[in-house]
Parts: sequence; C-alpha cells; structure tokens
Amino acid sequence: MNTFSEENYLKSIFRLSQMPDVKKISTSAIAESLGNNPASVVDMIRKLSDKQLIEYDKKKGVKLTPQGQKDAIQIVRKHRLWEVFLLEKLGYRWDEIHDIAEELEHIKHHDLADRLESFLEYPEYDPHGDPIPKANGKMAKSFSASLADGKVGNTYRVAAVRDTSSSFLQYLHKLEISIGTQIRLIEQITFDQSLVISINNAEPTTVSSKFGENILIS
Amino acid sequence: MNTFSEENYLKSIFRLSQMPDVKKISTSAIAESLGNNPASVVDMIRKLSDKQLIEYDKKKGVKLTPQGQKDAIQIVRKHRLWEVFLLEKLGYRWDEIHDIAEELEHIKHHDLADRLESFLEYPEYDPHGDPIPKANGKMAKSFSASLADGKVGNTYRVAAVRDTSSSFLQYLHKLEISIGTQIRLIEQITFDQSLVISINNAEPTTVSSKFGENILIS
DNA sequence: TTATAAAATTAGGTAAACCTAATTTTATAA
DNA sequence: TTATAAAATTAGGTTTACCTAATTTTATAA
Repeated sequence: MNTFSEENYLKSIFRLSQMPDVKKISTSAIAESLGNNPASVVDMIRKLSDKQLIEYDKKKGVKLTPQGQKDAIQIVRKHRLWEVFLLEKLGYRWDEIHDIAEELEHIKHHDLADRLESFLEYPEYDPHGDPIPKANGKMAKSFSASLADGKVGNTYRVAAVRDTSSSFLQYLHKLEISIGTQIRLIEQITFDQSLVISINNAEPTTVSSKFGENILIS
Repeated sequence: MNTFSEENYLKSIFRLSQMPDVKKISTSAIAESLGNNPASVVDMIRKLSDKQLIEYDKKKGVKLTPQGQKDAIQIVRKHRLWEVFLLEKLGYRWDEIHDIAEELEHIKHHDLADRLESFLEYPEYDPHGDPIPKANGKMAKSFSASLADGKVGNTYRVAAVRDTSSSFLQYLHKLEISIGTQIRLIEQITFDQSLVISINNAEPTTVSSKFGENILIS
C-alpha cells in the first residue's frame, strides 16, 4: 500500500501526464504542482522508483509504470466520486468540494469506491467536468480544447474546467458560468490574447487568456 | 488544529473517561487502548498538555480539559455519523464500518459533520448503539449496564455493544444478535461467570463473562 | 564556444510519531 | 518493612516527509 504522500505524488504525476502539451514530466514540474521543494521531489522519485511505480530517466523525465498508473487512477476515481457526493448529497458548492475530496480520496477500503459509485448511480463526470474512471481503470477522454483555442464567432458549451482552485471557481460563479453554459467567442485581442465573450447571450465581457485556457469546451 | 495522531489520543482518552468503572486514566491504559508503547504515550501526554488539551497529574492520571473534551467529542461525532452513512447508505455490514470510520473521522472541514448529520436525518444512535453527539457537543448518556450485570430470570433488550471489533461483531452475527434483540438471562455459572442465555426465545446458549460484559442492555 | 541561467541533485538538518532498552518511581505482597 | 513486580519515565534511535544551502549538471543565449 502507498502512503498518503506517495499517493499525492502519483496523482500529481498522472495529472501532469494527462496534460496535452506536456511531453516531459520534470522534477521541478512535480515540485511546482505539489507546492514542494524540488529536493523533496528527488527523494520521492527515488522512493517511487524503488517501489516500481514510476520510471525515471534524466532525459525523458518521470513516467508511471503500469502499476503506478493503476494506483493513480484509483485515487483519481475516488477523488471524483467524492466530489459528486459532496456536491449532490451534502450540498456543498462547486468551489468547496475539491479540498475536501483531497482528503477523502486517501481513504482506502476494499469496495469503498465501488459502493460509493453505485450509491451515486454511476456518474460519468465529476462536477468539474472531468471523467470518472471506472473500477477497471477505463475512463472517457478528458476534454482538451480550451476556449482560448476557439474560433471567433463560434459558440461553445462549457464542458469542464482545467483549474479547480476555489479562486477560479468563485470567479466563474460571479460570471454565472458553470458546466453547460453557452459561451460565444466574440473577439480575441491581438495585443494580449484577451477574449471578448458573451455568456448565455448576455452583454459582452472581457476575460484574460489565462482564463480562456482554463475553460474546456465541447 | 490537531494532528491525526493527537486526535486519536484525545478520542482514546475520551473513551476511557466514559467507561463507568475507570477512575484514573493511566499512561499504560492509553498505551493499551491505542496499541502503542507506553513511552510513546508519555511523549504525547507532554504534547497534549502543552497544547492545554489535557491535564496530567501523576496521582490523578490524565484528564481532558474543556477544550480537549470539545475536540474529542467532535471526533466521536464524526466517527458515529460516518458509521451510520456506511451502514445505511453504502450497505456495509455491522462489523465492517468501524475501521473505515476510523479514517473518515479525521476529515476536517467546516460544516462537514453538520451536513452529514442533516443528510442522514439526524440519527440519535450509531449502528453499535452509541449515542451521536450533537453539534453543540451534547449527547445522550451511553448505555452502561451490561448483560453480565443482569439478573437471572430477566429478559433484556440489546441496546449497544461495548466492543466494536469485527471479531466480536461477527460472533454476534453468528449468534443472530443485533441491536434490539431480546436476551433472557437463564443462569450465571458460579465457577467462571459464564452466562447461559436465550436469544429471541431460542434454545439456550452459553457465552463467556467477557462476552456478557460487552453487551449493553436496556 | 563560452558565459549565464535554470534545473537537478547532494549533503545535511528538522519535526512528528513512533520504537527499544535502561532506569526510576510507585504499588503490592510476604 | 522490605522484596518484588508493575508502571512510568528517560535516553537515545528510527522512519517519513519535508526543508535549506551548496554544488553539479544541463540548457539557452550572446
């Protein structure tokens, strides 16, 4: 079994490996994503390599082994299922659930994820639009196209969010954006790639390119 | 905030303080109840004293301060609420829920216990018959009379169990005893205090005195 | 190519929460 | 009361998961 901390590393490596533009997972990228010092990451890379959960090559960076991938997916599965539970059953807001799920995802017990999944009636996506892995590890492909990649003039449906921090989600809440919202891309400012958008056909609003990159569309 | 480990000590001290016959909570009693070495307990007693969560006097043993008591009760509250959830919503068996709740009880988040309690429709007792503390810390008195204290000839209702280990609960399952079961005390063997009982008016069975002490009656 | 910056690593250290073994204190029984 | 057993404590050690500071390696730009 993996410790709490090992699980967090596996999850973080998995997340990085899912990001479309990332080809090499570096020590510093992991450090950044976990808020740890790179020296600590080096320690953990050694530990996870010894446990054969990752492979490390100075050139190619970190890669999950099949077992590491399996373990990581089970944590992601639990995280996303708990998020559904917190939102749907306990009535938490969108921006509150991530942090609680970060703790709940580490609870290990035979069957817990499966029972939770059944209790929640087999949800396909979590409240942020991320696909929930099945018990066998299979999962739908994540949405990857962002609003920043959209074509001016087109209207898109918000399918998921890339950033799940409460500051971003609270901002979305203020803009009345949630999963399913229709957004029309009116203009892309050449100077700084800011986006002028219309949310649910309302008056145009301007948002940053960083914002646009964190909205995934379908 | 208290660490995982501090919380376990507080809970254990609270549990010991609730036991009717215990007047002094000793280093070794805590060590025993947590399965730790007494030397470790000494370390933690110092730590919790510094944090003003307990008071320690060589003569009087360990006592929770008002704050310590408050913290302990909140953990017990969460433990018992999660047990109800696991049994009623996820369909776990009686003997499976304790260990999972041992992990879930440490999840801290503003409101979590309150929301869970509301979702479960304000249960008064957990599946082992223990009262669930309210948000304000108030709780019904635990059942304290055990079957071993019963009078020969009388019939009692199983109100709670003292031991929540899976081995005990599986034994109860085998004997078809659960909360609410009627037990008639037929005879108490003088030699070793074994009890001859009739469960739901069935044929007499003999159980040990240890068994009897772990069945709480009303 | 070489200087410089960035990334990775090493060396050594800390805090938490355990442990064992040895010692001291306290309680119990002859 | 004194011997012995039990309980409590101290001293010192381990592991996990972090850290900082220094150094080495690798990448990038002049």
